[in-house]
Amino acid sequence: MLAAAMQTLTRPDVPPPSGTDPLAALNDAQREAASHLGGPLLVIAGAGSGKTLTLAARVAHLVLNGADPQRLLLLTFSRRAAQELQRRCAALLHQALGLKPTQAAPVLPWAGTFHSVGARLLREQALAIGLSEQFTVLDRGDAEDLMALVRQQRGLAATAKRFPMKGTCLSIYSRCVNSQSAVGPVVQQVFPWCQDWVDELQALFADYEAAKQDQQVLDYDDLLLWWHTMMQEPAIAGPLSERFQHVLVDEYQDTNRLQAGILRALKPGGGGVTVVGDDAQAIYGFRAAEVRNILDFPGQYSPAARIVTLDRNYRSTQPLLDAANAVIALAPERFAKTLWTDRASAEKPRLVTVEDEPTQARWVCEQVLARREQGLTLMRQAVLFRSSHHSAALELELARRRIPFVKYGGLKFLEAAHVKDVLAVLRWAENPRNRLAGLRVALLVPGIGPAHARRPLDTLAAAADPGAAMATWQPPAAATVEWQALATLWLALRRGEPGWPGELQAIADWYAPQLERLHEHAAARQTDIDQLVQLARGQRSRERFLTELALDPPEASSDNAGDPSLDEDYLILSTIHAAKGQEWQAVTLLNVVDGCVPGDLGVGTTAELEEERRLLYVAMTRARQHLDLIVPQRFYVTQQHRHGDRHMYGARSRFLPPELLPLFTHATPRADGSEPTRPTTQVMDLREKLRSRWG
DNA sequence: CTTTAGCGGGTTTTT
DNA sequence: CCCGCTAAAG
Repeated sequence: MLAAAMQTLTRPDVPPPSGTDPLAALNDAQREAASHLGGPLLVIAGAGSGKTLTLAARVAHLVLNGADPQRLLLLTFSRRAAQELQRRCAALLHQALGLKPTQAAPVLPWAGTFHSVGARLLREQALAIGLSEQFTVLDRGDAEDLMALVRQQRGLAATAKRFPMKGTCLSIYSRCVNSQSAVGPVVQQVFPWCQDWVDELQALFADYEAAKQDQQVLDYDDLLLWWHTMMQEPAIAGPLSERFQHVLVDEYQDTNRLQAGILRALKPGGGGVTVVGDDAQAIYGFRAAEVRNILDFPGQYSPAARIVTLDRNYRSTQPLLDAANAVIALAPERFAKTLWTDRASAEKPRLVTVEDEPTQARWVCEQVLARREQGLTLMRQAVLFRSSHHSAALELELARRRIPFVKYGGLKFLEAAHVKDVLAVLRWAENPRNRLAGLRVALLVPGIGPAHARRPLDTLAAAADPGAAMATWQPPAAATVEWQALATLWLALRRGEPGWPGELQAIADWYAPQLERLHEHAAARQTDIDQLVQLARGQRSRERFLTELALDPPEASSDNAGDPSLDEDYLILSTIHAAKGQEWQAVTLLNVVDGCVPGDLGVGTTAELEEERRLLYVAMTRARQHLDLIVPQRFYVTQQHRHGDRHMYGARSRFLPPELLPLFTHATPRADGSEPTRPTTQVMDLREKLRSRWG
């Protein structure tokens, strides 16, 4: 039905004389959800049940019935989901309003992730809530660096028994904020190995908070926390609630307490609220997501929210659903909901046992190419895995065979030291109080170490006119010349010279010699800097560029490679998390062994284990037609052991117990990857024949 | 005071 | 492999 709807949408030869009813292509349950008016609505939407279509149809229906597109708030959880939803809404609105191909559909300005919408609202309200309009958003790496800074200042870096590392500290902090709980219980439940440090952590977080406010920076969690806090002020909450006639939230099972609180504050009575989700696909517990949000949603209101369940699957064939249903059926706790479809097929999912990871990589390549021979483009095939590094061997093999691919969920463009260096100069010039950026930049100057670097920053922080302070500060003699170059650049940037995006080029020029001096592979790294300059051309201003970069960083290489690659065919590699909401004709899942799915880290508590089970379920339900689960019998732990890598013997994932095996076809390709399948029916028994020779 | 070498240690998923 | 701290050299 999804396909049918898309067909009517994109059929260019029959332009509808007037608008088409956006509900026409929906089934009964979908229509009920899309046309509901009035009180709060909960849509339980199983995998592949046309959730996005239903949501888009609802938006179109609301607009047709007089809702103002400017006053619709559409909140999603991930950037990818936000884009997809926006695209589908635009398409359906275009059709529903009977617009000509040349006419653009009305924009939905308030569609985005919780974080990006939060950033916009906060910037809008900044003056009213004691926030600088110039605030910059720290990405994960920046936030960690700031945490490291205050951690060091507190003397927690040099403790006899080691204090948690910066990343762990930030995770604990983040968990506290997002789950709205105190440090003690969070540490006890989620970070038990840090229990000795609760008091120090609490003090550290106070410093961290103060440092952020001081420097006018917000981290990701602040975008929600400030929003939530601001919503407790009637003078601000009132107009905002008025302004948004309808609030629709996608992937509600992945929201946390803070987000639920924001929603409640936006629409206290529940009128105009729609939440959509699927408890079986909750996989963001590590970000403090609460499945309870969706379970408790109906009872929050009186009268209780209306519940509509979408359990007809339009994506996968029945044998694939049978296997996925069987996996999730073993979960001890779940909403009773079994997906069904009328897409029959004789093809079961395959369980493929291979010797080791290199064999797995070769076999996947063979299969991918074979399917392409059969007419399935690479883009309609995907390879999924639990964690980003699981695809390393495959990436090598793909490169060797020149099979193009794009990987989602792994690229760390913004985390490369040299990229951060350049951005730090920009951020420091944007906001002289950004001590973190300033420190990073000052340390780049040869002859300046941590001791000297503080001085100009202290001076800047105290000065009424940062420009004058910068111009007069004298570095140590050894650094005079180099510092002068930086100061000149900085002052020019403050004056707005040479304008955007030329200023990023100016920074890159200044940075080039530092790059040469500080990093290996300078040439390769310089390419990244050039790409950054390219990216800058696409943004209107410095401020816009920095915000976009934090909230919507270039994700896959296609993002920074530019348009040409979009025409080419490429295979999709993705973490399971990043694959959520997507679908492909053929899906291959790597490393379906204990230790990978579930990862051996995530088996501590039953809650974690159950989340891993749902992860497998999410992965399996991405496939439309072909699904392969691969079980390497031996895989390398590419851990950083001093004694070199070790290999381990893995067992098939515990989520596929023997009783599920009949739901799969079994294949055991040879080590060279030559023959993928073996007959699974009757194998000739040669024993009798051999014995009879002597009889 | 800066820089570099050396060593001990380490949870994966994303906004 | 990468981070972060310590020790010793410049």
